[in-house]
Amino acid sequence: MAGRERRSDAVANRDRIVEAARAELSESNGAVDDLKLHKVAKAAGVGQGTLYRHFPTREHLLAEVYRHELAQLVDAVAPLLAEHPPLRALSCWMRRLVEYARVKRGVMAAIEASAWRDVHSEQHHRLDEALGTLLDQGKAAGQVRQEVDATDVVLLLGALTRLPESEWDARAPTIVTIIVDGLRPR
Amino acid sequence: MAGRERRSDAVANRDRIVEAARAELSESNGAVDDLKLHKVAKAAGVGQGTLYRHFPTREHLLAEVYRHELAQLVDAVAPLLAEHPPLRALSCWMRRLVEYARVKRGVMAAIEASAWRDVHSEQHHRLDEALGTLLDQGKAAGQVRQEVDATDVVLLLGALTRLPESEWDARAPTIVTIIVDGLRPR
DNA sequence: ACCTGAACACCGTTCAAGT
DNA sequence: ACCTGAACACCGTTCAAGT
Repeated sequence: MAGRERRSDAVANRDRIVEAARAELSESNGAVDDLKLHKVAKAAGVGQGTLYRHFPTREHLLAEVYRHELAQLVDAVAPLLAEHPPLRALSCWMRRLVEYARVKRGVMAAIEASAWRDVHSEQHHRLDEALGTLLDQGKAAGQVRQEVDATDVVLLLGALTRLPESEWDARAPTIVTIIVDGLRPR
Repeated sequence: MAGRERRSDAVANRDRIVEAARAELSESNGAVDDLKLHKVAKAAGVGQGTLYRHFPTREHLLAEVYRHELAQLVDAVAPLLAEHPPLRALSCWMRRLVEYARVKRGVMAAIEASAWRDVHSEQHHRLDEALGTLLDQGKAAGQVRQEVDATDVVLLLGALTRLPESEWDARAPTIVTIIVDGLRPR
């Protein structure tokens, strides 16, 4: 898909689909399950087959919708790691994540999808890699137990996905703290 | 619904529905989302309206299916607490949970539902209460940080729900350890 | 009081026809 | 090469008719 030239109408349609999905998501304030592909296609002014052609699964669409958000989060890792000890960097990163997801809840669902789904978007690889480095350096510094990997952390962060809007401020920080402290070796 | 007398056919139907659901779940080896209410009604030999009458939502049905399992788990708390310090008791209990859910995966989904859903089954209350006591005693003993409650723990345990069969043995123990250690104050 | 099952609603997915 | 949108499949939910 690198050198492939797309027809301009295809590109435009793709963009409109993503934009429509974004709009739809912000209306339902980020509740990923409320995103109806039917409605997205209609809102984008394209046939449903077109949506399906560009995004074979709902996850693929979501991955695209949150590509920028995920990229920003991933890019934040390296600087944090340069300035702080590994576990502290992880802790800061997660706090940033919580702040971010507070207004864009859907980004949590996108992150959770990183765990297994066959979504092999570049961002997911990069997230896995970034978290992996964070953890590896933590292990090397003796701040993180040996058995954990990025998938474990992503799975635990999934708890935030089940958090309703109204409970976010009260619980999200606690949950993150538990995860970070739990990573320490004993 | 306490003193209410039910017609015997209604009772029998209810039982058959639960049994059918159980059978269906063990075929799909506990994947809760694969449970099709349509199929359950058919397998139970009742109309769909009947299923709906007895169990207004899918969660209500699941709560009933796993009532005994949940009860056993809840009942295990008090003895553990009598024999061990609180956090150790919690750790043992979770290990038991992992062992249990290894063969009955659906029980994890039932537990996760305890967090918010409007399922006010007695078992959910009891679980919340049991975990609450565990945590309270842990706090009193200075082994558990003050801010956490049963809901936080249930949410974190939800990570196990997203764990595919094949990854269970490798990851479930790690995840539980992270949660338990993360509960400690620093 | 309880049951049945056709009917409805909703949504994801496909595909023949079109440009 | 890409798009359209009717059609299909699937499932949860309801409700008029029945016992």
